[in-house]
Amino acid sequence: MAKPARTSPSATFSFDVSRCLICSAKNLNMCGALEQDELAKLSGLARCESFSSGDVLFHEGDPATTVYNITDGAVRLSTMLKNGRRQVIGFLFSGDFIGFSDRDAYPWTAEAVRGAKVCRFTRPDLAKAAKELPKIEHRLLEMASADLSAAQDHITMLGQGSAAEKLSAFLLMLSRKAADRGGTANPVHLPMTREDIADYLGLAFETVSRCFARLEGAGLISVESLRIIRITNFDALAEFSDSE
Amino acid sequence: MAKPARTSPSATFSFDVSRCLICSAKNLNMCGALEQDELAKLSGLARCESFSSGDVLFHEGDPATTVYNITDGAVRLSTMLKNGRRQVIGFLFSGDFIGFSDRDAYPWTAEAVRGAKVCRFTRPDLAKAAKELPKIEHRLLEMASADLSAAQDHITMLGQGSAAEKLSAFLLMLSRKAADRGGTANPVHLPMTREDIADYLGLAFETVSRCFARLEGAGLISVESLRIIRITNFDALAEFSDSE
DNA sequence: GCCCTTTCTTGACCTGTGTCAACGCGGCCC
DNA sequence: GGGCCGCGTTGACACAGGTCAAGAAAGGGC
Repeated sequence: MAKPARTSPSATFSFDVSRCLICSAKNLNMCGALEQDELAKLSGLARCESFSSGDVLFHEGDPATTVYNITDGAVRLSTMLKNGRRQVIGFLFSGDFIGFSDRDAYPWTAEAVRGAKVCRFTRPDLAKAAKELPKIEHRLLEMASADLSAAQDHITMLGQGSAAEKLSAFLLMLSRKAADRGGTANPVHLPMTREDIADYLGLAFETVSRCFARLEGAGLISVESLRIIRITNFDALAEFSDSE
Repeated sequence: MAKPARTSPSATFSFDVSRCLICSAKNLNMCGALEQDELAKLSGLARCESFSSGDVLFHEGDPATTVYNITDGAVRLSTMLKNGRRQVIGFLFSGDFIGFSDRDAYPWTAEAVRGAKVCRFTRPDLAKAAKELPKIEHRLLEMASADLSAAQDHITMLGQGSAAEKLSAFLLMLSRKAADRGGTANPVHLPMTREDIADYLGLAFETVSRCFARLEGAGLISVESLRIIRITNFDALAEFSDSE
């Protein structure tokens, strides 16, 4: 698989507070900590961008000059190993932040999964704003802590249990995430491909496909379409995901 | 395996700044951000404790009332699954912080691996101090970001590659960590058991044992004793860990 | 609507690693 | 010093899941 060329966003806007006030992500991300006048200051530093399916926000190894708030859609963070295998580090949705990293270069590639909108800042701009508004730093610490918890859940998902258990845990996680951001918990929508899921869970994509079939056969889920999974027995799936 | 009883620390002290000034961890943890007078304020809130091998700092599910700076030794964070399997989330050393979590209850159990010293704060005390001294929050954000990077490396270690590749990556990580805190990079010291390593890497402990033998057979390492591993070919081990 | 490409499913086979079991070693306590 | 117990090593075997391959179903562009 050839390295995809960097892709320009399909649209870029600078904008004023009014755009922030109607932003659907503002209560999930760092802007939620701010009063309207403070938000106005921050909005002057922001740039809004739209990416379409498969577009690359940045590549692993690029200088880490920019941080991103995702305002809509889904973004995939992944890292490529020398042997050609890929590890998907995470799927990020509206309200998530990209840019917690102590390193000078991005340690992952960020790509839009079926379209995404972001609002970005240069690192120096955000650092300056955070110095003036300590609330921002406080909120970023909360968000980083939440990300750390999520990463630790991912670790447990990867380390323990069978392929089917991992997939169950993954579906429940997506369901919970959707509910957390005000969406619907049950028919779970999968914006990503089977291969993306496989690379997230450390499996082969054929195994993911087989496990969907097995979970459906066991009456735990119903695959309504490729990307819509209905959980038909929540409790049993939860029980199973935590290993029986 | 029965749940080990909570263990009282073998010693507890309250203390003044003088103890902080000679603390070997102070340049690695949040104290490094502070001037001497600021450190004095913080030191009044701290409690110092010593734990010996196997002692439990707290259990998974306990109310998360306290945060810890590790000042010496090693601590293991782990979580137990319903099926009796254990995932080791991380090994923490001098300079590391326990307590980034958005949850009310600890999501992991913390246990001393062959002895540890910590310096602890109640959450409210630390929150109050952070409010007065924004430097603390800034430094905590840096530390949380570093922890997140480490967790993402752990994810990649778990998701990709063979058992031997995982073990290689683990040894290199321990070597780097030791060097980072001013220790010696090469004969790698393993404070933990084979089973701890296995539960960290998502393997069976027999597999870990076999992989040590295989890496030694391949001339990459030399097992000088159970807990002292000499890396005899750094470059080859690094090449191998990233998968060949 | 139709074609072409990408993604997904299913099958057959094989290998790496988990499991079970036996044994060796070393440290600790009496 | 001797015995015991936890920890580590090694072997035999089975099976989950990886790999390779063929074909079906979606999806996008014209």
